[in-house]
Amino acid sequence: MPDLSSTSCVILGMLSHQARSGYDIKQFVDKSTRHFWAASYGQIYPELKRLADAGLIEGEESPSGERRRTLHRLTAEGRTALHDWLVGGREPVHEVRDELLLKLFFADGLPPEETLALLETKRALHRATLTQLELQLPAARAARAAQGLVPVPMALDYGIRFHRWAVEWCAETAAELRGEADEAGAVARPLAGAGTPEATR
Amino acid sequence: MPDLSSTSCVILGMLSHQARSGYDIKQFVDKSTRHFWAASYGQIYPELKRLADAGLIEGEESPSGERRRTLHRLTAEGRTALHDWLVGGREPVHEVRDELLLKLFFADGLPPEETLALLETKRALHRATLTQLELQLPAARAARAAQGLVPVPMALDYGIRFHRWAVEWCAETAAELRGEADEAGAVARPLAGAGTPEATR
DNA sequence: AAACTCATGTAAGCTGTTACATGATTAC
DNA sequence: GTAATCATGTAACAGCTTACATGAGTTT
Repeated sequence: MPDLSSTSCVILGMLSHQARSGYDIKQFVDKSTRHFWAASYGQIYPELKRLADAGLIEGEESPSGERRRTLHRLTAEGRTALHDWLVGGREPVHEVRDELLLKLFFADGLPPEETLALLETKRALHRATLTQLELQLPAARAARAAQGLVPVPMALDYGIRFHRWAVEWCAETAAELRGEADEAGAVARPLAGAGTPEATR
Repeated sequence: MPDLSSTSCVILGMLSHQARSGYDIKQFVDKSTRHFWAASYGQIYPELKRLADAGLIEGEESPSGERRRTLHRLTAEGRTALHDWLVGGREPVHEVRDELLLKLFFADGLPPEETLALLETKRALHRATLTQLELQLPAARAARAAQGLVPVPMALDYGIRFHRWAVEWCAETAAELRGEADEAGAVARPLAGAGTPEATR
């Protein structure tokens, strides 16, 4: 079994609860994993073909009227492959591209108002994502409860708390910057790592 | 001026304080922006050529002995282009690929120990990154102080605090999971969005 | 003398997005 | 009837990584 890319594993995962069409998968990705793992049609359809060729999924024709539609489901091998990936120990992908953070990194020359504008933009973006994620909570919880699972959608919880944190970081950092602009003395918030001897767990 | 990719802007930014070789840029990216914007030689060298062709940077030969070496510096146009990007309002890139979060998303079928293992792996990775970032603090602060700037390297502060947060999230979520495994009753931590009416700012 | 770092570059390939083409069905 | 949604696909391209090639200088 050739090592599966993480993206093929998303597809396997998406099929682990129910049979779905390529279209369904895309819809579901967009309202669930998008913020930490996106996928486009350009990946999904070719990948479905590859997974079928590898025997990890199988398709069933399920047209509605004249409109064709293929529902894909996991085979036994597919379920094994998914499990292997889940518990498999290869170095997990962790990539971030955050252009606003990059701008903040280079913001030295900028007048404070411009830096504040960057912080405000970043804050607004995190705030918007947060709102979106919070809207997903009830449905996600219901879906889990329906399956008799403890209603803690971990990834969603992570997303909500993270963006909450990020919104606050932007606000605090902006406040600090404004404070410095006014009077160069009183420090509102100690710098990261300043007094903390080691915040380890 | 053809819209610059964020990656070409990293390079401009890297040259804004001092002239650097392609090699220098790579080194510096690796120990500074890597966690939110990486770059490889395969991007850097071709991009340096393109930026030079566009007149945004210029190179100066500065060999050490027989070993050739080109130091690149910003031209006036380059400095303008950098500034335009910094304050420019086009939709900023924000992409995340977090394989462990993806696994947690699909962890339903897994026995609790396996999920705990995933959480522990994620915790360890964030912890490692955190340690690395904390080591950078003194140098980063010194560099900023030397330029007469307020010693708050924002992007670094963000990184340190974020990974600190992530380490804690993993620990708390794991604790919660262990709690549920033991006795299905007392909830240690309220779920995200449970009691909080709107943690807006 | 071997191994490592400095230094520049390129080619192959993988991953992923965008944009388009096609056509049926449903909602307004 | 027309716009939106359902549904499948592909081709072109952009972006990035990996691996390699090359060679000089430095450290052990």
